[in-house]
Amino acid sequence: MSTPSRPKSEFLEILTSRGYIHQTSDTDGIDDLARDGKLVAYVGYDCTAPSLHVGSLISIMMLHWLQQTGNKPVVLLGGGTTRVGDPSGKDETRALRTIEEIDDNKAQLQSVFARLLQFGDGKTDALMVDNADWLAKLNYIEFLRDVGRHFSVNRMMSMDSVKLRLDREQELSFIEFNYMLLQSYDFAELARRIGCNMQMGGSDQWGNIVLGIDLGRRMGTHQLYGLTCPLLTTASGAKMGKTAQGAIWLNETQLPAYDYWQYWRNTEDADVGRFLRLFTTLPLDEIARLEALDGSEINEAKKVLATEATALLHGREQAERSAETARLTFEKGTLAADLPTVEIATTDLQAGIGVLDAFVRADLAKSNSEARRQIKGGALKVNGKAVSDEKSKITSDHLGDDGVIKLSFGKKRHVLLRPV
RNA sequence: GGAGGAGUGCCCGAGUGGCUAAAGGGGGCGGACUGUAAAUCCGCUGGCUAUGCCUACGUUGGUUCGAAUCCAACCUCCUCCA
Repeated sequence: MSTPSRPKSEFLEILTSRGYIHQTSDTDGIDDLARDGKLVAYVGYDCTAPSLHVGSLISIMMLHWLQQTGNKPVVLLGGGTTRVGDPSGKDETRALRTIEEIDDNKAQLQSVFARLLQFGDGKTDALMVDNADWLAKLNYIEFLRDVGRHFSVNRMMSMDSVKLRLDREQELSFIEFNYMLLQSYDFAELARRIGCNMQMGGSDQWGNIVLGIDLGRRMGTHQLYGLTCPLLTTASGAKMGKTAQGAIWLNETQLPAYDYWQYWRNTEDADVGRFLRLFTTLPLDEIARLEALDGSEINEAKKVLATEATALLHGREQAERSAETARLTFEKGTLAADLPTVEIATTDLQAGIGVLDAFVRADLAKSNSEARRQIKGGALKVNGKAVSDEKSKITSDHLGDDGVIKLSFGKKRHVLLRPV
């Protein structure tokens, strides 16, 4: 891998200066293609869940910049490879998913790309493909003769994804061992089908990408390239995108825009600049200014980060609304009508609902026992007042002027109860 | 196919007959302090119609007043041998 002092192409210039690049197979080669708008690059996404999460966002952003700089992005959905399961970066075999489940996930995944990429038939329009289209109908014997013969088991054994499992004496099934062949084949196949010439992905994909480049050469495609981005962790070392409530999903049905905004709002100080560069499209000098803010002023930068990142994914309007809800809730301490709302029957409310039950219904506690524990810890509040008696009831007397009751779990999670 | 070893809560890991809803650590959550941050300190971390009851130590049976702990069979993984 070589590093030119300054990339000639806008694409590499942006990716480099904003911190997207971990490793490339041939920086100069990529730079040349990018400068001429000749890159056709793909990123593959597994269909293991009904939504992608922030971990995938960085690679989607790379596709976004690729298109913005006059090249062609390709989104590969792993309708085929997900049936096999990628062992990269995992300790254990994941349960195999059913084909129905995979197809279902695939259908739901697609929506998020339209936000950040322009699809169509034009030269730089994005394409979406599904590797089930060619993998599902492969013939085993043919595949072994055409593709399998190009792979050295010796080399495969030395790949991190395999070696780590073996070293730790963890099971690695044959089906997973084959994953890298399929991913390599995808790359070669995309090269032949649509002239694809680069694969991008997280740094854990490096091994698979390099094998694909090699396979392409052996199968006689044009020269292929690879580019990986760092796997993100927060400054304190946690994996990105995991919170108590679960993963930070990109689909709004899985995670409302308000919660998405909150995720970015709670970024650690030390991450603000890095995240602004990676997850917003703000100009770098503006980011430098925000990043330089000191002490509590950095909260301003976090709000910008939250709003910009949310706007990219859910639209400007949703982002502004989330920002306003947060402002009312946290800065004014007033009731924001836009907080998550749970409806309850008026008759229930008149009869009185146990506090425990209410918090469970609002999805702020998983069980009555948990609610009980949290009351002891002083975490549960009704209309801002801490609950002290677990036997107390919530009735229509608690309704405020807005006709709702605010339940809070800790300082950050609030839900409105609205009688219907 | 043969011989040994292992399987504990979200994860790691102690526990070899009652004091065990199971030490300790990690992670997570809450509280305090702050700035809706980090670090630090404190508390919590199976469920329920709750001075009790139910579920839980790979699975199924058994021994016993009583089992994560003992026995049997089975399943899975690891190591060595063939």
